[in-house]
Amino acid sequence: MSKCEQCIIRQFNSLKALSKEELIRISGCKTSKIIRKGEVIFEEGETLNGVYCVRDGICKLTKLSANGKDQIIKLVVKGELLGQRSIVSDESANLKATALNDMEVCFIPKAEILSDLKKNPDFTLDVLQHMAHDLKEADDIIVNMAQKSVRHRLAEALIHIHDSFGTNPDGTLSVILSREDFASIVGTATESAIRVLSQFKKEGLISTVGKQIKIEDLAGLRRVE
Amino acid sequence: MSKCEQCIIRQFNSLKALSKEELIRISGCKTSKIIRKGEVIFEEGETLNGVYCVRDGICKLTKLSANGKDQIIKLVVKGELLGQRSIVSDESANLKATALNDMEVCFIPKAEILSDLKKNPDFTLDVLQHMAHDLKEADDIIVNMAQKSVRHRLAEALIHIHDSFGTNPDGTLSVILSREDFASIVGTATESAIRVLSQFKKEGLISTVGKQIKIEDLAGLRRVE
DNA sequence: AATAAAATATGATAATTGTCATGTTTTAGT
DNA sequence: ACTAAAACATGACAATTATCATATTTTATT
Repeated sequence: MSKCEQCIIRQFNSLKALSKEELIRISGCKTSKIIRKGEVIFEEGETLNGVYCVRDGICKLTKLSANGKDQIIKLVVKGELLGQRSIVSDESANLKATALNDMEVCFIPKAEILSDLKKNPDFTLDVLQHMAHDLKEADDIIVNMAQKSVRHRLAEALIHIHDSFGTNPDGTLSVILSREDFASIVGTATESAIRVLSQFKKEGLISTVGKQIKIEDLAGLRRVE
Repeated sequence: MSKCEQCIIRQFNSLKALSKEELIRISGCKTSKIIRKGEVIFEEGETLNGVYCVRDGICKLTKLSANGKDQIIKLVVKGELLGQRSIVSDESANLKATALNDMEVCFIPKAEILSDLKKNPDFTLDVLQHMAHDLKEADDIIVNMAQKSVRHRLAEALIHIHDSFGTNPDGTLSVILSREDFASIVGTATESAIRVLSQFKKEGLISTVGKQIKIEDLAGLRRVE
């Protein structure tokens, strides 16, 4: 099993604020897991006994709404931590985490994280800063949901995925989502998401090969309202 | 000027985690302000030089959307802190704060808060827990915006105001908002909010006298979909 | 390779919500 | 108390989005 103190992934999250001693201690009690595409890492309402450090792969965080549909709140990629909010608040998970492709994650027990939160202010402050960033993003999403059209939101979702998660060598988006997932990000019916993507295709803003999506006219997408 | 170490308001926010010495230090450099109804405490994009502790009154946190409408993200009442997110992230304010009635706030300079964040892990952890709570609420709002009807959201907004901010002796909601503000919470056109409130009135779910709103049938409101 | 199941696609139609117009009521300022 | 401005209210209509039905294509499984 790989060692935390030698793992470069931690540079991307709050674990970078831990001392070498703290990392070695965590290294001793963490466990690695392979999670297959489609598998659930944790359910909404589940009590989490630790946090997950995403070493590879992508997952979606969703919340079940009253009408039975899942709403995607956030996509989490390599480098980020999963489940800090629940650990910090000492509450059950507010969101469900599902792998979008094969993932490799490290599970760090709750007690270890809590002990560092109490003893290492640098670590706590770093977690706080990440949480502040997430909160800002969430506030922005609220405004978008409330005030922008489905077409506008879907355009922005494509741009966000492009900018944040990048593209393959052939220019296609590296994150592959079903039409249902797109609908769930945008907060609309699957048929509506499909329709808008078809429109974007007709208008030359994107091209698709199966689930692969390539942005053909980024400036045009940005102009969508 | 009143002293922080004797102020009971701090029991409701993260300042309760500070030591007596820290409170005395903060007390020495804080300033009190009276803010009149309608006045802006800070603008979106403004650089904040500290946080505000709300001693009395209520304000709204809004964000301007692309279409020029303000979206209310959160109502902040007596006891809560304003502006921590910006201070923690060292970014300009993401939201605008506007007084909904006359307010009394204490301004605590950024340097004081930052110094405590670096030195007092209890304080940092408490701020972190509040932020985690805000994040959970924001995630819930995203789902509501995406999946529920205007009618449903407005019913829930009324219930939320009722449960969180309470009622006057005569049963009317103690937070008084314009129809425009209701529209801005729910994320809809002012006319739509007015229409739905009128419907609620016809259905006997609420009664109104001017801007005063009284919930007549809480169970019925909860059943709204 | 054949088949079943799931995902994608599109049309028709209904429901929801936004916009514009216009009138009434309330509030604020002299 | 008077007047102007703002807030509230409602109708008519348009635009957006959801729902249902039904193909078609893709994917998974045997």
